Parts: sequence; C-alpha cells; structure tokens
Amino acid sequence: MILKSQVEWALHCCAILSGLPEGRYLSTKALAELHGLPKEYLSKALQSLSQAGLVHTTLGPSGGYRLAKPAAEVTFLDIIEAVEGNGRTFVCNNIRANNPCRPEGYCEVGSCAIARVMWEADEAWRTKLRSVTLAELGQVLESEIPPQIWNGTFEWVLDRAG
Amino acid sequence: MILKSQVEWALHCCAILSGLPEGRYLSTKALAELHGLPKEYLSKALQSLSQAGLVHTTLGPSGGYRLAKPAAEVTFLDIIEAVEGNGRTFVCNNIRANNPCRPEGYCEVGSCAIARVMWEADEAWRTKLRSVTLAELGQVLESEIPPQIWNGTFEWVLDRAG
DNA sequence: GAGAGACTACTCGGATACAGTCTGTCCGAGTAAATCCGG
DNA sequence: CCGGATTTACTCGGACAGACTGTATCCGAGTAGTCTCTC
Repeated sequence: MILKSQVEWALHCCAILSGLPEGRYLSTKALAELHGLPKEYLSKALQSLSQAGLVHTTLGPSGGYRLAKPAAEVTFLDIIEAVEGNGRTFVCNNIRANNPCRPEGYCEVGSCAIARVMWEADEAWRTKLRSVTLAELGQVLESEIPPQIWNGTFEWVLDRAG
Repeated sequence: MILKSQVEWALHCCAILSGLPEGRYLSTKALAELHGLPKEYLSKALQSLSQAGLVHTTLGPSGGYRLAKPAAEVTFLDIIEAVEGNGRTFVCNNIRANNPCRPEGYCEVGSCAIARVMWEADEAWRTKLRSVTLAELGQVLESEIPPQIWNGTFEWVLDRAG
C-alpha cells in the first residue's frame, strides 16, 4: 500500500501555488520544469485537483493554475483524496459470510469487528492529514529553506506566472 | 492506496488461529473452506505470516498453522506488515532537488517538510494498528457473534485441527 | 507383535498466466491573449 | 488609429503503450504421520 507519486507531485505543486500572488496563474510547463517532472503526466494530477475544485484554471496564453480557495482552507487530505480517490484504505469483503457453519439465510447485523479496527486506523490517518493546511506548510517551508533559494525560486516562478 | 485482500484474509485467519487450543494446528485447506477463499492463494498469505515469525507450521498429515506467540502479543500491525511489507505508505522522491534555482552542488539537510507530514500521518495509522492485539479482537468477536454460530464454528474447526 | 518400507496429507517454493493499475507519451479540440492586416 | 482575422500558447480530454503489481492456478520437492507387509 504505497501512495502514487502523483500525490507527492500534487502536494509540491500546491505548495508553490499557495505562494503565488492573488490572481496570477502558473502553467503546467513551469511546474513541471521546477520539479523535473514529465509535463504531460503531471498534467493528469493537476486535472484531478481541478476536478476536485481545489484549483482554478484559465486557458490560453499566460494561462495555468491557481488555488481556488485560500491556502488556509486547503488540507493535505483534500489534495490526497483529489488524486488518490476518497475511498477507504481497507475494504471489507465480508468473508465471514462464507462460514459454512452459519444457518441458512442468516443475515448479520453490524460491521465486521476486523473492518472496524481497520477503519479506525484509517480515520486516524485522515485526521492527521486533515489537520495540516497549505498555509501551515508554507510557513514551515519558508522558515526552513535558505532565503536565497526561497526568493530565487519565487522570482523564477513569478517570471513565468501569467 | 488500498490494502490488498490478502491482508483481510490474514487477519481473519489469525482470528481463528487465536481461538485454537494450545498445540493444535489448522490446515490451509480448512481455513480456505471456512472463509470461502482459494486455497492456493491463501497459502501465500499464510506463508508471509510464517516468514514473519507470527505463525508456526508443521508438515505432514494433521499439519497446518498455529500462532507462534500468545494472542496478546500479536498486533494488527504485525499481521499487516507481514503481508503488505513494512515500508511507509509515502515515499519521498525528493523532487525539490530538481529545482533549477538551486546553486550548483547544493546539498540539503533534513527531510522534506511535506514528507514529514505524510510520515506523521502514517505513524498515526500504525500507532492505532499497533494498539490492538489478537486477544482483544477475540474478546470482541466472542461478545458479538451469536453463541450458536461461535460454538458451531469452533466445533467445525476442532474437527479439522490436527 | 515389531520393524521396515510404502503411502498419504500436508507445507513450501517456484513457474506461470491474467487482469488491473500506475506511469508516461501523443495528439486533437477548445480557448483566450497577442499579433497582424486591411480599412 | 481601429476592428476583425490570424497566430500562438496554453488547458483539457481521450487514446494508447509499457511496466509493475495483485490475484490466481498449477506442479514438483520435501516432510511427518499412518498404514501395510514381512519376518
């Protein structure tokens, strides 16, 4: 059970977009160059974000993406679910129903105890991811990345943002 | 990111094995019949458990599996890691290193802030799974399953346990 | 009745096959800004 | 100088291909009880 690399890409792209001034758009091409990723395939991840309403897009030259909401309202979980789908990490196929010892036509009530534990763990994971927003991530990044690189990157980005 | 069905199978099989009297073994065939699963493929999951040392096996007739440790010492996480591997659910490919604005030969220290959040969420998931043992699961199951089915199942099982 | 050998039922590991997902590429349609051209 | 047509640069969506993983089956090798056969 490993998250696909598109999740990592989407998170990094959102981190960049959250630092973009209001109303500016950044193209897939620029995002791909900045992270050294295949432009066409990265585009799929961004389309997922767009479809989930996390990101807004404009066509034409100087088009591209920007966040659709304030960075403080976008969580890690939003981004991950947009890319990876919002299903649970554990699906219960109710194999207890195959027990040959059960009376004919027996219908169980309630969910399988094993599935409940798995779902609680899943929920713990989601709770953590729901608690971190892009705004908080931006603060951490700004405090950790050497100022010259941080500023240089955003000069580079603004140079390409429409 | 969905756990494979072998995880579900392994958990159910361990639940049954934890109810087995000391020293008795239950065969793959019986476990497969009980859950309505393909015997050969289920065997792969059980082999994983065996390789991880969670389960002990004997060859020959009346051979099969039993738990290698007391049920109170086997956690959900043990079983899941045995089947699914013990790697993290998020791998950081350090794509920030591809940033064209970084000075030549720049070497970062510390891990990516994005990866750290993902790993904390992963750890929250693992912590929950580490906190539930097979012994606790057995108690819940016994309290939830109607006594006639519970007893009938274990009669069926003991009938086939060597 | 005792011991040796054959038999049986099981685990283990490898080989194989198939389907689905992940990764990646390519191309055409649509859109909006910039550019060009005729009046 | 102005307005319409063309060009350009981008997104979007679908089609496609290759690699990898998950699911499933089959078979031979090895092992430990059981059964049989012989003395």
